[in-house]
Amino acid sequence: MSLSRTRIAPPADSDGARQRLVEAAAVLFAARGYEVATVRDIVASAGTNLNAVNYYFGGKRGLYQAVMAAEVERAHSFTAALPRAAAGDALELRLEQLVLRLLTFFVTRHSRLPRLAALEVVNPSPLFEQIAPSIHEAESAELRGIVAAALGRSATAESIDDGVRSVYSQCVYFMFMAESLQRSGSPVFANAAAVRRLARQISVFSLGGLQASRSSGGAP
Amino acid sequence: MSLSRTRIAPPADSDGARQRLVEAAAVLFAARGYEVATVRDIVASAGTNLNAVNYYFGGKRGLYQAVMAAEVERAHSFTAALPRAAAGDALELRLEQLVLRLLTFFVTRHSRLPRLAALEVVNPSPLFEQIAPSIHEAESAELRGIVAAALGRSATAESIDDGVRSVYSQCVYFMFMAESLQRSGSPVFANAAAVRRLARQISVFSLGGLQASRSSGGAP
DNA sequence: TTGACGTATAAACGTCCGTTTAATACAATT
DNA sequence: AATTGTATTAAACGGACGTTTATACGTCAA
Repeated sequence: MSLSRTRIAPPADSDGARQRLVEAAAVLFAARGYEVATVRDIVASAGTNLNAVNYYFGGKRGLYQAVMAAEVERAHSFTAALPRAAAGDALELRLEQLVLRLLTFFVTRHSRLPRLAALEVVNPSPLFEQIAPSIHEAESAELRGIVAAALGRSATAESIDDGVRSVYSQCVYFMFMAESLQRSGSPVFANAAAVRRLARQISVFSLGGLQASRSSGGAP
Repeated sequence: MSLSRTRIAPPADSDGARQRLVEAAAVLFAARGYEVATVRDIVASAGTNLNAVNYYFGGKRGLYQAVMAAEVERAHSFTAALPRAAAGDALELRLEQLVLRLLTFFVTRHSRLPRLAALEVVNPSPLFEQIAPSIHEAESAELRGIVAAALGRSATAESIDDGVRSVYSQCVYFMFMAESLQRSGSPVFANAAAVRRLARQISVFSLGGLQASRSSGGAP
C-alpha cells in the first residue's frame, strides 16, 4: 500500500500557530509585563518555533500589538453582553447598573485587558495613545450623561469632569489594585454578590456626592 | 600639632559614592521600572564603577531595597511637615485637610515614592509586603476616624471600610494616573491652586457620599 | 518534473545583562 | 618600612535576550 503517497499532507498547524501565539503572549504579557516576558517563553508556551514571532508579527512589538488588538476586541464583545438599564429608568438605577458594569469589567477574567491596561497606564508604551481611547468610549460617555443629570441645571463642564472622575476613580481603583487585592484575598474577584454589593455602595455614595457637589460647586 | 595624627581620615568620596548610587538608582528605577533600569546606566549616572553596586549593596536587589528605604524615609519627613487640622475642628475641614495632604503626597515631587509605589502595587515585587504598610499608616488611621465620625452611630466595620475606600480611591487615582495625566498636560501636577481646588471638590463629594451612605447602608 | 512559494525548524549572531574575579591605589597600623 | 584593610578601577565571565540567517518540508502552478 502506497501509504506514504496517498496520505494527504497534514495541514500541520496552519493558522493555529498564529492564534496560539497571540493567546500565549497575552497570558505572559499580562503576567509579567512586556519587558520581562520573553519571546522564548512565549513560543514555548504556544508550542511553536522561536522564529514564529518574527515570521508572523515582524518582532516582539508586533506581537504585542496583535495581542492588544485581540484583547480589546474580546473585551468589547464581553462588555456588550452585560445588562444595561434603559435611558428612561431612574437615575439611581442607571448609575448603579453602569457602576456594576464598570466593576464587572475591571474585576472579572473575561480577557487580559484590565491587567494589560493597568500596566500600560502606569507605564505607557508607544502604543498607549492608540489603545487608551478604545477601552471606554461608550461607558465614559454614558457616565458623563448620568453625572450631568445628577448635577442638574447648575452643572458646568468642570463640575461634570470632577463628578465623572470621582465616580470613575472608585471603579478603576480595582483595576490598579487587582494584583495587590488578590494577594490579600479580597472577595471581590471571585464573588459576584460582593461585586453587586460594591456597585450599590459606590453608586449610593456617588449619588450623594453629586448632590452635595450641586449645592456647593454651582454657586460661587 | 600632630596634624597627621589627629587628622581624621578624609572621607574622600567615601560614602559619597554610596549616596550618589542610591540617588541615581531612585531616579532610574522610578523612570523605567526595576527590570528595565540597568546597573550600567545607574553607575554611569552616579559616576561610579560598575562593581560599586555589588560592593556596597550586594547586588541590584540590595540597591533597590536601599532606594526604597531611603525614599520611604524622605517621604515621611515630607508628609510630617504638611499642615494638618486639629482634632477638634469641624469634620468638613478635617476631611478637606486630609484629602489635601494625600493629594499633595501623590502629586508633588518630594520623592520618588509615589511613582515607585505605583509600580509596586500594580506589579508587586518580593519587597511589596514589607513596603506596603509603611506608606500610609498615619493617614489611613486618620481617614478611618473621620469616616467613622461622618457615618455616625450606625457605622459598621464594613461600612467604614467602604467609606474609607471610596474616599481614598479618589486620591490614589492620581498616583496611578500620574504618568498618563502628565502626558495629557493635566494642571494638577504643577499647580498648587489646582490641587487645593481638587481637594475641596473631593472632600465635598465624599462628605455628601458618606451622609448618603449613612441613611442607606445602616438600616437593612 | 520542475521551479517557486509559503511555512516550519534549527542553528547561529551580536548585544546586553548582572555578577565575579583580578588588579590597583592609598591610608592606617605594626 | 612592611603590612593590613578598605575603596576604586578594570576586565572578563556566563548566560539570556531579540533577531537573523540558513535549511528542510509540502503544496501548487507551469
